[in-house]
Amino acid sequence: MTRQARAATLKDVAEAAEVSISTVSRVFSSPGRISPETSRRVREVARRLRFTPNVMARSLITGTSPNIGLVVPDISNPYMTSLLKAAQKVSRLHSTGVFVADTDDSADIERQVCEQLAQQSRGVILCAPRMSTSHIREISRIVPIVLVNRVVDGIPSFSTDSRAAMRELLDDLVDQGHRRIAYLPGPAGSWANKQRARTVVDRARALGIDLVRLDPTTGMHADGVAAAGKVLELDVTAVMAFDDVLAAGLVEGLRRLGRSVPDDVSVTGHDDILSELVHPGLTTVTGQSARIGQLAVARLLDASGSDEAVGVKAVVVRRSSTGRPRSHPA
Amino acid sequence: MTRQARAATLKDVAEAAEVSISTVSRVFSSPGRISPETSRRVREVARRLRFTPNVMARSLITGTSPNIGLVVPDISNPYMTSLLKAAQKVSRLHSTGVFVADTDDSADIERQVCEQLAQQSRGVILCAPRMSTSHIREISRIVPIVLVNRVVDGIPSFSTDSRAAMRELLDDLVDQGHRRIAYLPGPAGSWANKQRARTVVDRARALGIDLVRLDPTTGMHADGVAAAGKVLELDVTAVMAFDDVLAAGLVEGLRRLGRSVPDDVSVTGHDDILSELVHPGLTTVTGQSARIGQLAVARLLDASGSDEAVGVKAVVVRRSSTGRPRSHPA
DNA sequence: ATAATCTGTGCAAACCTTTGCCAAAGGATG
DNA sequence: CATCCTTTGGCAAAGGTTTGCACAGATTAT
Repeated sequence: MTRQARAATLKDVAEAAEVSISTVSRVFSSPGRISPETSRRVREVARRLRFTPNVMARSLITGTSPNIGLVVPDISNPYMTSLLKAAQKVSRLHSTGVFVADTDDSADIERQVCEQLAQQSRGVILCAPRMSTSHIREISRIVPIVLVNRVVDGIPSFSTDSRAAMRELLDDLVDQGHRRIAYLPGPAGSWANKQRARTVVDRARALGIDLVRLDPTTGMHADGVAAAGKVLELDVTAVMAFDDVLAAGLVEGLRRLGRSVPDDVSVTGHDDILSELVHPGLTTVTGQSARIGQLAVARLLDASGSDEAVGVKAVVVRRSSTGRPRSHPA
Repeated sequence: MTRQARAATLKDVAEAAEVSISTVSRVFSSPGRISPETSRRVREVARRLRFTPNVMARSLITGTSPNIGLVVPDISNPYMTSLLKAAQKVSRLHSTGVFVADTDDSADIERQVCEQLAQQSRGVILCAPRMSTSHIREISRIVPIVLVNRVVDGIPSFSTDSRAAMRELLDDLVDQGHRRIAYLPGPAGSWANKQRARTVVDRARALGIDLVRLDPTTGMHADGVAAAGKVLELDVTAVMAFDDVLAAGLVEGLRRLGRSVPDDVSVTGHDDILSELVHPGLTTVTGQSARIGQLAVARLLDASGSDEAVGVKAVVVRRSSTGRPRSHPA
């Protein structure tokens, strides 16, 4: 690792262009203020010297920084990957760097990481499904935050609003003849999990069908696999899973027990993120993670936005993991 | 987004503790220099005032920054996700932030992003399989870099060394009776792809069996699906894919054509990263991405490391996507 | 006793930028 | 010709930290 050459500073440019430091600074930061002629000359010199303004010095004096943070419980979840990718793309267009912090779902780490990021970021996109509301408020005092898939009063947020889509999914299943359906929950304390469970339970009650709630899981693929036995035991013909990861696990678990999807059991997911990898293709609901990533960055970069909670409508994607139950052939 | 309160500075602490600014600074940065008594008092005050040193100011004067960058062509590839997760974990232990930049495999963006990151990072972990060597050298003049899965003379790097493992995989296939095997390549210009192709071709020649090389792909799942037709046409009994993503695609493509794995065709992957999601479980080779992530961060954080290229040995993972060909029943 | 050495602390410069304020020059207006 | 305004550019302070140097007091050696 060779020592990098010292970068050119405003001073170097000023000397070479025979103007004062402030003039050079203004050429870049307040365009109208300097005559076209001077401006041209300065830019020319700056280019020749490969001058780029020192981010640290600028941040120090302006009190802001050209970065944002993304704090997530588990970056290996494809939903987050997709969100990150989109967030990063928008940020790049604004010459804004993106810090990523994976907290392994630990509240301590979340706090620690947010503090660390606070100084170097304009704000952080916080995805913390299980964190307590008070903890979130506390963090929002340290650094501006935008929440993802979580609604807290007075803090801007973007969430997938899949309520309508999940009702539609449930209606579909009922139309196909399913009368006894299970919900396979995600992580116990997760805000989104509560939302989804409630939506499904309410709809089932309205439709007058049986909906059984399986035991809470940690949201891992293995939990889905493990849930297969219980599913068969409960004698349901369809399972709506918290997300695609669990759904994929369940499909695998059922297969291991010699059952097939959708012939023996129909399975639905959430997020539409594993669609291409599993077989049969999952009937699911779009998670809109990319869109949410975009919006969150835009909100963070534009301080004038409101603090409201915006929901991004999910839509149903019908694939081949759902079908008529054996008891109701077409 | 409410305005954040002004953070306490060295000056605030110094006044409250009735010592000079430099004393406070030294309490934190050069421990031995200050008497235990003063040190204790200062720390006490600092804690009470919730003082945290201003990163920008510190970086400005020391000329280093507490961050590193990770530049990858596509963060949605699980190999990278896993590397990122590991890198991030190690970094956190060193209170080091991690910038992530997804370049969509564009050389322009790579360059741009590295320049942007240069000022705010101690160095960057660069994963750029297709970038030209000269371009890489150029970037290494702007900012210290560590390469991943790519070897360039004079630049430190960490790569999965799967040559022995891939030979073992091929030997396995031959032992099982396969005599005509295909290699499904990854992205055309990729350094790792060349390595793997060469390793397999050489070994096949040594063993005296047929090895046919399929057309280059872009490395997407869809390419794997699309390759299925060609595979059947070529009449091979086994396919070694560049990575798990392609392998999974191929399995899916074969299924769509009514063939089963491994009964009709055996398939192997690389990276061991999709193992749990696809069926049948992929016989593959560990990509060691987490290990490489760790090592790369450690190398970047410890300037005393050497510039050598280190290979991390991969190991074979036997699952159920390989087996005896129809023509050679057990 | 004095000189030499250590220890603990403070002063002030430096890092590089942004920006409020001021001055000079030139033009327009009366 | 005096006054005022506009345009352009410079000066210097500020932002929070690190660190070389100096200095005072205490401790040890001579």
